[in-house]
Amino acid sequence: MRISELSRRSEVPIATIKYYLREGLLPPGRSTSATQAEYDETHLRRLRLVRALIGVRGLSVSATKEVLGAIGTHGGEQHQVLGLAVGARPTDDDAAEPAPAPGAAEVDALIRELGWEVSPHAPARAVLGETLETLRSLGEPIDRSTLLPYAELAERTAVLDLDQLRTSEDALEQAERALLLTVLLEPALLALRRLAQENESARRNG
Amino acid sequence: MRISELSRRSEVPIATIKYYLREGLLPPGRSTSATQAEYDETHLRRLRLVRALIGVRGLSVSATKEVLGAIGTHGGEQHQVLGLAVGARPTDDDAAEPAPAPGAAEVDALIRELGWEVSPHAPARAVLGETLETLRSLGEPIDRSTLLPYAELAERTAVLDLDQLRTSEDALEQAERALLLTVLLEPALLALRRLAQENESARRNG
DNA sequence: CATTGTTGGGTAGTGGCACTATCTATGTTA
DNA sequence: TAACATAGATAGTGCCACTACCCAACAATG
Repeated sequence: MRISELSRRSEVPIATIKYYLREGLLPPGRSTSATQAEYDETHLRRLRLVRALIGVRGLSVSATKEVLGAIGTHGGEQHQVLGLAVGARPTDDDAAEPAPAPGAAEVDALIRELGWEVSPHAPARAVLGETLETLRSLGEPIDRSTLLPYAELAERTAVLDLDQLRTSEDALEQAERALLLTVLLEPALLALRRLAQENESARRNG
Repeated sequence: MRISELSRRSEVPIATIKYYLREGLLPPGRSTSATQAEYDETHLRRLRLVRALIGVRGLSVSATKEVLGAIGTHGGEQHQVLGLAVGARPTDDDAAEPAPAPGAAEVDALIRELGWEVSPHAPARAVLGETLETLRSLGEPIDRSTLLPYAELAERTAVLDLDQLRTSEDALEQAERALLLTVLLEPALLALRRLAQENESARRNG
């Protein structure tokens, strides 16, 4: 298909598609001439994925590019890929801070206590540490004994997540599935927590 | 204290504090003259809270204002307050869409099945519905039986959350605590899930 | 083959957001 | 009295995610 059909089927303006092409979020089509290129279903699929990551999850364009790039290169290695999106928040801090990382010690201790086997460079470690540090500075410290039951629930969530992945064959498709389930499910899980909070609050207070 | 001390203690530039004052994120100080105002510890506390919501959680200024406004007016009613932040994503869609809401039926069914008692207007409903709808349109549908165990884990997370709140007295402080635990803990919970995924993945595949 | 329309590729413009800088009249402090 | 700080207002900045426009190829149609 040509770009106009891609635009129509994805409901993304042509100008925006061109922008994504420039930014490398979408692989270029197969050129058939100087002013013509051919796109296929994988482009459509990828475009919809991009839109979902940006629109539903709220990732920035550059964060989306990073995540998608990781899919392309690391294809099969699920857990290497998935980590990238978690640390990416719309309001991104400066890159390159090999600083001692606040709260890292507490995070290390927690992970050791849980017996988890995770990379020392996982961005999620920094996110966790930063959050704990912030809560502490606000006078609402969350200690390890408080966090532990949360971590156990996270563990069981992860089991559910991994169970969902057991059915794919193609490596690229597998990676895309993983992305959908981890990144795109995040707002849904937070929404569920919120609804559960409201319910629990109503149950306790009437 | 005056604004310069507030700035120094919070490490927020004076110009930014003035900006927050204009935007209503921070209540004005007590004016002592035409060009002088007095701020106290509550201002400092609030300012740090604002910075945490914007910086750590990535809320937009307007979303932060809404959440804080809700604290002010609804003070005690926790679960009414907490919902506001969940629906707020940095990339905000148009307001005012009384549209039939995609995937609402599925969400309703799920909530009924769980026996949860939540407001029909809870923003989290829409977020959940939208996410499910998006996943469906991407060819990766999450049906109710898949979502149910996630919801049960969310329920247990909510129990932990509410347990944390049992120790405050002051209504305003209580609301602030609630905000911290729900909104600011979100990145931490997602990070825990991510770490747990990596661990589980390593455990299964070696 | 001429006309009409589309495309790739490039460049420049737009609107929103979160600040940031500057100015002025008025204060306070040393 | 001189040096400095402040509230309040306005204007400017840098970034981001588009969006609009232009042009020289082409393609499709009659």
